[in-house]
Amino acid sequence: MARTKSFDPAQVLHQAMLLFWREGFRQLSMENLVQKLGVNRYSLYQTFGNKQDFFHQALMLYTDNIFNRMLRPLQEQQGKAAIIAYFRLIQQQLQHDQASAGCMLLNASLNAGQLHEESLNLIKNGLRRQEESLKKALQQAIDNNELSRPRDPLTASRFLASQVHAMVLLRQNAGKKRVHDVLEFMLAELEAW
Amino acid sequence: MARTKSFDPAQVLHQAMLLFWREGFRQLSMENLVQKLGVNRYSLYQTFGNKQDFFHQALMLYTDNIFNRMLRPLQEQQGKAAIIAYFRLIQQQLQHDQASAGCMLLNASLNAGQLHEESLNLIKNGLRRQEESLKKALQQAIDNNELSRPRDPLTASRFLASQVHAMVLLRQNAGKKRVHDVLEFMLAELEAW
DNA sequence: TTATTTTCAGAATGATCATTCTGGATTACA
DNA sequence: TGTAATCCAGAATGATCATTCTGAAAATAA
Repeated sequence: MARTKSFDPAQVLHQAMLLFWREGFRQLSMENLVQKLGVNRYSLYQTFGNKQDFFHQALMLYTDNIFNRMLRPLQEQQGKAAIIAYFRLIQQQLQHDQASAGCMLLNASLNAGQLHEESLNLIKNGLRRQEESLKKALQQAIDNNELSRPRDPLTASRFLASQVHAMVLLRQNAGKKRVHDVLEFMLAELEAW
Repeated sequence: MARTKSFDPAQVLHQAMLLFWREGFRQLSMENLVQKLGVNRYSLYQTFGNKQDFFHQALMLYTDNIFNRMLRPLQEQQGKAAIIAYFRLIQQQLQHDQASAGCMLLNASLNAGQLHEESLNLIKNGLRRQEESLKKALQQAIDNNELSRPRDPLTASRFLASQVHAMVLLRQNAGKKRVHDVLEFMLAELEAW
């Protein structure tokens, strides 16, 4: 009955996610998306809704595909080792070229004014999940007597989440080598916890 | 010979700095500036040049008035005490309502694409000054045997600068209390260095 | 093949934005 | 008091942006 789409929505969404990640919601115009995705303007609107909806879907894909996946060491390992494995994974990921765009969730949270509430909830939940995964691992570390001195797991988990954010932020301003060195330093501090 | 200006440029620039700080270069439109400053559009152009120039002057004012002033503890005190005093000052400043806008230099660095090179240099130099002030204090701390274990002053200063950035960033997303708690935690870590 | 549905390309719309123009109002000095 | 310079208000310009419209092309199912 109908003509078939000449593009694969999933694939296009993935490309769009990379673009939104790199450029940000406001900087990336629909004009630009049409050109870079090679998909017709109206088709984009029909397939993904308006720009905010489109961004939201890209953000969901990022959360599932990248952000949550990075949290795995915290869930699959235990205590201090889990935390260190998480930081090592971040160190490794930040060496990729793509990582110079930072974290899409964090970037979006800094430009919250432009997004609708659904997206804000997505961001808030993602960052909360990160913090709670860190807290759980910290609690295990405390229970197992892995820390050299007592620390409140809630505040410490917030502190550690901030550490991660600082590193991701640093990656947006500085080169890979500096990020690597500072993260190595941070890991040494963590080993001494 | 000539009619006098009906506004004080210095005072208007100060107001504009607060607005640019809070809203960012791109989000704050000239339309908005005209309204909120209560100064005629064309007068703004004649007095401050175009939007980029205007922002640049606001950024200079911020650097002199706020950013550099915050670095004083690092220059006026010595070693570990200087670093702790700097973090305490930041903790104190982050309790002000205005601080929810974060750091104007850091915000600008994350939206670098919109600014001209002069502004980028201003940002780069400011952040470099911060790092070097920290490095100097760290070197003193090492020379005075104030650290419990050896640390490379260059990497450590970059680490500490990242800590500050993380706290400022946290302040943009979280409430004052959380920032206070995390900074208190960070100071406890620093005491144990 | 034909009817029908969806796709697609490019133009059109309406909003917002930075910047400039115009013409009258205002003020300092001769 | 006159005049020349500068100010100011609002409209005008031209660019960019998100979104929608139009009409023709394409592809599937009968």
